[in-house]
Amino acid sequence: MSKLINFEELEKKWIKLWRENGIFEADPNDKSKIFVTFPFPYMNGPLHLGHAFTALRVDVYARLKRMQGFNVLFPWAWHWTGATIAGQAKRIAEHDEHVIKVLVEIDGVNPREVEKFIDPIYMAKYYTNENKSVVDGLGFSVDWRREFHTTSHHKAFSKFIEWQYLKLREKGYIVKGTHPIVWCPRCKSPTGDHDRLEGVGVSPEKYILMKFKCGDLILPAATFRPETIYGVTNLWLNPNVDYLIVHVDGEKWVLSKPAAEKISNQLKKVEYIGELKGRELIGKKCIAPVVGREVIILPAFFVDPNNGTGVVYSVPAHAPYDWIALKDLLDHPELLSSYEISRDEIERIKPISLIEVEGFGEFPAIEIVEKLKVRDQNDPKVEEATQIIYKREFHKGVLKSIYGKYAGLKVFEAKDKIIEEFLSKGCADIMYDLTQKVICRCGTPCIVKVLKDQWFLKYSDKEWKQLAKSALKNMKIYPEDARKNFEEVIDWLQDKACTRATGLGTPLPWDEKWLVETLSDSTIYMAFYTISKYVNDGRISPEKLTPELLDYIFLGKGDSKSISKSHGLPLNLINEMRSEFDYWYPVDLRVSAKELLPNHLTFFIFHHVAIFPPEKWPKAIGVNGMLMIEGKPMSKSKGIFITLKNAIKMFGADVIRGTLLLSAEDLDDPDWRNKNAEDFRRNLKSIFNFMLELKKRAMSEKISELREIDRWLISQINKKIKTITKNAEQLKTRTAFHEAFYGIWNDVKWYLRRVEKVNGDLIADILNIWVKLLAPFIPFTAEELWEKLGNKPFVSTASWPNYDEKKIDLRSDFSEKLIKNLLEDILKIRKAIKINPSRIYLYVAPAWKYDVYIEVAKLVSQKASLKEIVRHVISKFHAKYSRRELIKLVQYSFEDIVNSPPVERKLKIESVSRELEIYESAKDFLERELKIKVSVYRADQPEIYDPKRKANSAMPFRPGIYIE
RNA sequence: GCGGGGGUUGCCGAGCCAGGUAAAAGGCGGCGGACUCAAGAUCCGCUGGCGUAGGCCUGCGUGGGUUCGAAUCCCACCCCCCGCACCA
Repeated sequence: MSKLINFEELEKKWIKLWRENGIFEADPNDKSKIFVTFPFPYMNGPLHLGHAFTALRVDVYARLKRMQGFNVLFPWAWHWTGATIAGQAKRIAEHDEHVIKVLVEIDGVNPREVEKFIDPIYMAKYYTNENKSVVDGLGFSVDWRREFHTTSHHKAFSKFIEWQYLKLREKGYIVKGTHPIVWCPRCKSPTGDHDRLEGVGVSPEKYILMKFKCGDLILPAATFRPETIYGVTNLWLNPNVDYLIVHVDGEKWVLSKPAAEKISNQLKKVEYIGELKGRELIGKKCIAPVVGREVIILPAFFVDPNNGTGVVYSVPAHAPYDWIALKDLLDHPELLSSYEISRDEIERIKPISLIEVEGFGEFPAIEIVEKLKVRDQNDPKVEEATQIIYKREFHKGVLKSIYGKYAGLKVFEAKDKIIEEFLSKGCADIMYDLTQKVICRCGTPCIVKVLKDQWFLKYSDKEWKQLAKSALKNMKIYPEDARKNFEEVIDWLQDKACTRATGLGTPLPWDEKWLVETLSDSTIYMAFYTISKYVNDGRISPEKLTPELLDYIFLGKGDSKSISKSHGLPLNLINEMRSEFDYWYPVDLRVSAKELLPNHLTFFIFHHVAIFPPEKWPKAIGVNGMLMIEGKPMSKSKGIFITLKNAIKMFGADVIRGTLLLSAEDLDDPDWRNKNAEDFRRNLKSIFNFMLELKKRAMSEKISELREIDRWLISQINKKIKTITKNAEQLKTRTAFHEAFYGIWNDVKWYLRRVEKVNGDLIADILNIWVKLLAPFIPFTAEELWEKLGNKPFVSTASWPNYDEKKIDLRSDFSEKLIKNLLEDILKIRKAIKINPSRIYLYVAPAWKYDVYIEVAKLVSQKASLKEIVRHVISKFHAKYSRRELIKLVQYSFEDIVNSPPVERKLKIESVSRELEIYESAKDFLERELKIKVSVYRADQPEIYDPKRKANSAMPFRPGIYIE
């Protein structure tokens, strides 16, 4: 038996044939177009199963639309922009063992190649090459003539990005700004989460510095809660810490040494004047800002020079640290006396209540300290107490009358206003700091740096947001649930830095020391696909892609004749490019994983609405889950990672495609399990052989008439075409493929059980339809079957089956359902009675029971209650039939009708006269299945064989059954 | 903290928006049977519990509620996952 199929060979064969015939190369023509895109993958590593999952959904859609007769363009490109590739190259140059190990062991790069990766461009090219063959290997229906990569290493693409940025600037969407970031002083670059050894998730926090005056010195106390200044009772300094006196903005500030260093990175000029020990100021008095009170400076050891300014003010009513530190002083009189502070002075300090908060009394800090039994200021529980109070007061706290115009407001409502007021009065300042340690990958502790004159995309712009929203409104989002996410992100988005100092990319056209960053040069590049073909075939050279020409191509602005003249380009070329763009644009579908939703996909919308007119705005976005492997999130460092190259080697393309497609849809995370892939491989082989066997039968078994069961199969296949098409069009790829693969298979299997001889012509048709329905999902297997079924040239370009609503035959569906129910009942009984039956007798309900049934159905449709129906039926029929029988029948009928969907209710009423005939026609089948004789009677027929009086139990659509 | 998504029978995963067709699709696994010298593949049946007649009981995170009827609607609670920006 030739049961072996070799997927590897078969896949190679079809890739070659598809390419040779250029069936995925798409140029403008007079057909309707569909333009689909997948976000270009980043070339710092091999493509993996996660890429495959998302791209597969694009490919399925592309293949479906192509078969539906659309002119479909699915192009591909490669992302090189950013610091990651360069960073990786640098680490290889530094012989970073971990990086090299991952490259060799996980990514499968030959160690001799790795050495060459010290050149980032070499690395990017290497992966681009590798990955291209993988994209082909999976059968993605890509038009490669439009391929490109990003950055200044692709002159034409750079020209496009320059144009994009000039447009954005013209529209006023690019602004200069200042922003605090986590910074590595050694690498002299921002340190993002992925670049950290320690402190992942930590971001700059804004401290407010409240300026206390002490003679000519300013003591800037750092706080997150400047609104509590009204409750200040004293100032804290750490007596053991060295402080610096520095010139800042014309004032003399006292700061801890680290604080002075930090502030110097935050756009403040810091000049050294002198030094002093904390103890030197202890016991002195200073004037608190805002309230103008004189307060004493006291010693506290919780004050950390590395945190904030090393100066802290005290609000014992609302800050556990402050309250416990005061208590510590009272508990240690020796400390007080060493600073010559009288105990009296401390005892005179009374907490001032400022904020009313549910669940606490006057002084929340005191209460929580007592409740948690905090020992002293070194007890870790102080931190916990602080967190509890801070959160509670921030969200639920209400300001008391001491706040004047702010009184009655919630803390979170008033906070920003209060800060604004303090800053404008000059009694406060700002400093950024990290509340937890952050260590750069290079081992250096990070600080906060305020970068000035950075370029920002003004995502905060109200009008821009409005445009983005109106684009969203007209867009299809698959699944619809994800729309909420987009709305939320658009609202929430703030200005975003759009340039970088390091890495690969396109220089900003008007400020070339900056590179356009990676989430900006990936937003409207799909437009470039429409003309990259002309660059690749040499019909236009990159330097000719001036802003003027691009304005004409993409926006229709300017005059082609004069551009032709000034650029030395043929007029028809310019017009062809313009009309090619005009033909393909807008993007009809873009798909990505949900991780890109709050950034890339949203920016994709923003940039389109900024630059293009509404008719060129994207039509649809698909979002999917993130791939898991064996139930765990992918992670290269943990070795939870499968490259596509390996996966193809292990399973072949169609097995990967099928397994991925069946694993999830919508926002659910697909979970790749090798075992599932193996199971699917078995099924794929089975279905392949099944169809070929069936083809053989179809050729030898001919039947001239169309039997009921044949009509049933036609009905089923039409239903399947309908659901598969509908689901695939909405990117419900799992459901669609499941129906195409298992759904049809089960129908056909049932059909084969039901008949002794197949209707050959019908089966031949069904097989062709079935292969077409499988083609978008598992194209290689489908092509091979298509050929073996005697078709040519390609199923990939064959026309998608149309369903015929008229062929969806509810009547035969219903008959078949009755037969299935009957078989099920017989098997249930057989199981329960545990005997070996010799013969089966069936009794279809007598005519009068149908009369009652119809009567009940009528009353149900009038929304009568069961009670009413019983009463009505008894009054109508009791003369002829017993009350008990009637009640039983009404109860059965009522339940049966209520539990049927509306279409079926109608069918049932129409089928009352057919029931006997249906079972008669299935008699042979039942006998074959059960391997015993079956007799069918009508219960009211005279002289029937019915020893156990089972005919009495016959109900409409539920025959009496007697098993002997 | 803010925002989003979830918890379903051995596993994966439908159903939930529009309550009744539902012991709850489908796949996987397990068990039994057919085929075979045998194994594999394939096909059929079973796969919550009980039951010598198509039935009964229990059941969809937990606890309440609405309803003739709830996995589906309402309320409260518990738990899990994802994103939150200078990474791509």
